[in-house]
Amino acid sequence: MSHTLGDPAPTPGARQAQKLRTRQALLDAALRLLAEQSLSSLGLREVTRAVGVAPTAFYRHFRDIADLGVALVEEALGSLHTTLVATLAATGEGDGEERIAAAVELIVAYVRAYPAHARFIAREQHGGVRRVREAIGAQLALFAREVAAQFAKEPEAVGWSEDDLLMLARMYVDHMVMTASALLETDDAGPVTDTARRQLRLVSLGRRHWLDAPPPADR
Amino acid sequence: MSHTLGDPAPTPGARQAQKLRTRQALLDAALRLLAEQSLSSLGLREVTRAVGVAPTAFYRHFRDIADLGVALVEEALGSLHTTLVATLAATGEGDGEERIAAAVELIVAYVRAYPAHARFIAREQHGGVRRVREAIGAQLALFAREVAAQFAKEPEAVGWSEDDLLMLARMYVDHMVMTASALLETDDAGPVTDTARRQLRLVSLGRRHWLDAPPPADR
DNA sequence: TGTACATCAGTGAACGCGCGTTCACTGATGTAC
DNA sequence: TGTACATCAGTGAACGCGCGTTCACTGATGTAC
Repeated sequence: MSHTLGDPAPTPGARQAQKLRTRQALLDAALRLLAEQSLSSLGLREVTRAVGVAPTAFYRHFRDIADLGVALVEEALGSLHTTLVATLAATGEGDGEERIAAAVELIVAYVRAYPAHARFIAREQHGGVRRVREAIGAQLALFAREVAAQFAKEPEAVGWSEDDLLMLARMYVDHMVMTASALLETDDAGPVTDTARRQLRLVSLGRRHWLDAPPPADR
Repeated sequence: MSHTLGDPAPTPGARQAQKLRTRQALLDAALRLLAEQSLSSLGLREVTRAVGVAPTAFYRHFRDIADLGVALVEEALGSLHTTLVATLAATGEGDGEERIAAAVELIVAYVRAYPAHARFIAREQHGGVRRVREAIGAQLALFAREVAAQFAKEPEAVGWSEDDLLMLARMYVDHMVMTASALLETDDAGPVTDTARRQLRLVSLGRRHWLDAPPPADR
């Protein structure tokens, strides 16, 4: 035992570091190539060629392309998750219009900072690779639960059922993904952010009047 | 001239009919294969093999797979368009809750009747083939304009700007696609339709109170 | 109606190419003492 | 510190396979007269 007692990673040396660098290079190259195609048509050789390593090196890092896809989901939604949690906490006290602006700013900033990640998520959310679709679905469901939990803490949530809060939260999360996709398809972010803001305002208004009239008795 | 004067299709004979049958068989086979993959990984030989014709026969009908994809968009959204127009006209006089039920019924029925078409649209809306993405985008934008035009005729639309009506209509159209996708991922349509209904109710409430408070003066 | 010719949907062989995966390997990094 | 051995990230040749596209073709359908 030459390493620090209790260290969970016994080989954090140059070899490990180099391996991680190659792995990251594979992820970066794949993401770049996915700007113009779907994951289900991305080739293993295509990725390794872009990085400049032998095709067989791929297997040292991923079992197959679907496996790499799942890693990309974690990378893409991990960073968004951090920002989302921070934004939720920071705007807990703001009024409706402030929070709408913050939510739209969050997604605009994310798309601007990580366009390839955003495109990947929008594309593969309904894409042809089941494991990746499921990974994205699970992450977005988690986001929705967290947003719902934040809502539950607020005074506006009094009288709301847990199920209705989750429904509302899913609306926000799905709208976020839709806005990201719309931003990627346009050169001028202006109209898209404007529409997104008005749509969120519409939902906020609905939220404020949700308890005015009870749900219909029929069915 | 042996055919009727003014007939725009001079050869509606057996040859033409057979050609159309082969074309349809190619579209059907492609749609079936697309249940498990994306268009950008679908092979021309894969499709012809499923139909039972030589690979080269493909070129008698489509220039390439993207071309076939565009034809699938027309097939998938053409039938939905017809139903949508009919539903819009039929429920023009209904109250809010009736129209919500009708809209959700429309999409549930569509997904049940044409699951493969619905999956294709949801998947390729943000997929890796530009021409197909654009074809879907154009069709959905058209749907939104038609829904907005219907809204404009109704008394609730007094005081609404054209832009706000379009924003509202896009919300409905996008929600429709999202619901279709959610239905495809589940065995039990119950919870999904329930959530969809509540989300539409939320939007309806927002719509009813849209003019209560003017948009914020800042920015 | 019958005949001679034109059209064209579908064929089948051939091509060069890139694919995913296997395998035994190399040589730098890490470990034991 | 120095040495002998173990580990393992990345290599490169080889494989069989299916791909998209080309080409000259065949034979049923359509057209002209």
